[in-house]
Amino acid sequence: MTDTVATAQPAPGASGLRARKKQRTRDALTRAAMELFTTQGFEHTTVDEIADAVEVSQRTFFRYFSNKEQAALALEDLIEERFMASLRERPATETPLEALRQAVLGTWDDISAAIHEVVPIELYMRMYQVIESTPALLSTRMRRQSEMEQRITAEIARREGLDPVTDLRPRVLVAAVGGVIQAASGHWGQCEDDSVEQMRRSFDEHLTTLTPALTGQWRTPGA
Amino acid sequence: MTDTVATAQPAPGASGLRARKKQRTRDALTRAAMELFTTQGFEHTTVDEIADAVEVSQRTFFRYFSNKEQAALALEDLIEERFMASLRERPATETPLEALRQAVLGTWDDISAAIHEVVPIELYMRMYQVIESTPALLSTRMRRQSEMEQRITAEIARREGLDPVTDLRPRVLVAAVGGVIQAASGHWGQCEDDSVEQMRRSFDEHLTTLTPALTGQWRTPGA
DNA sequence: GAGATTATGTCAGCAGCTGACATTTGACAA
DNA sequence: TTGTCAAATGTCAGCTGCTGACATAATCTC
Repeated sequence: MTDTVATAQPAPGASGLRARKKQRTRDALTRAAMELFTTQGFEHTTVDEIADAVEVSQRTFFRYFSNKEQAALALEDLIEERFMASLRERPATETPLEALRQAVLGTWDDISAAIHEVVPIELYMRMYQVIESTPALLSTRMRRQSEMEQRITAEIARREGLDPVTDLRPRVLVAAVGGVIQAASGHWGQCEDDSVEQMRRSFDEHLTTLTPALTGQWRTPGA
Repeated sequence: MTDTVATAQPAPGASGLRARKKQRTRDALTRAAMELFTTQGFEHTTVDEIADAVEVSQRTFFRYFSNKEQAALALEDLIEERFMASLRERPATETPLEALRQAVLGTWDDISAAIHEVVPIELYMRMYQVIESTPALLSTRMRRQSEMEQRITAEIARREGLDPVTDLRPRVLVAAVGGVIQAASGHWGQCEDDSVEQMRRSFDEHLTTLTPALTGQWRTPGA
């Protein structure tokens, strides 16, 4: 409802000068916002400050982001889209758990590269902590994560040929893996000097702990 | 951060005239807010409208609720407190799952009575749907629910003598039961004419489905 | 009934956000 | 190149949520 971006997303590596310029100001706004949020805090940063930093009117800011929160969570969108794309491409022969695992591990480089095109990873990490300590941001992120989990659940159910309403296994699996991701990234966000590689390892470790509990044949033999 | 109530909670069945009056305006504000939210929608209701309905200044509204959302979620507080109290009183002999089950079933009458002292149950039900369809409210409720789950997890870990950080079983159990509660109340919120009893039955049914997966001896034999 | 607390009202003001309209800037064809 | 169109931006006026400061009125205590 208040989430939609005011302006249609320009294709990332867009063609025209116009589109490129648009992408540039969008990135500049995201960067400026994140820099200000991480240094002054989310609530103590005004939209005017962000707009001024990019030399753009406040009104323009709101044409790119429907509200202040969206600027703080802009990179989450990016991550979600890449992850979903990656998941959809996993071969049907993989078990659901393995598909999720590979989707996470496989996209991570891609994702961190995409992040780095906008802001340094270190800034993203600091922003992560700001999100966790700002109730408004935490709330919104939780809701969006839950929406994300629904999408993933639907995708898993689809590839396994299950009814996502009747069969709770996809939902449980996704919730569990989601929990692992959160635990891993939470841990990652805290250790200051840790690299991206650390995060990947942490995820894989935590996940293998859960594996036995989540493994099993789902598809009916006939299918 | 923005969640704390501006004014200290008056004791529910408080003594003085002053305290009683305070409780009355608080309830009146909650009721007016819920009535307006359910008829006009959350976003299309201004705080001024709510204040006017109770014949109170806007400033006074903000002395009772730190923001508009809190007025919409006021009853959740009430429910949470009663539930936690109920859980803490469960005998140590019960299994964690049974303790949670009994805490839910046992408090329900108490809770619905407490709700009914403020608003008719039917209004609460309609409000439930408004919350689910209003992103801002849904977000905040999710965060608060997660905080609530942490409290419950800590309590379960305490009574079982487990370390809530090391041992994930309490967390998993609470997450699962939380999921059941949400599913049951979601279902309840949709069926228009259903009574409270329906809800209780729905919860118990869904829970027994999960029981086998969640049962087991947690405490070490020596303890 | 006097004095101390506490709730309420009033007012001024900031920040988030929006609609409306004018202006500029890039896209594209003649 | 130039003219035309569409899209991006700026400006401005205005609403709503929310807060601090201070004055007033209602309760409580003795």
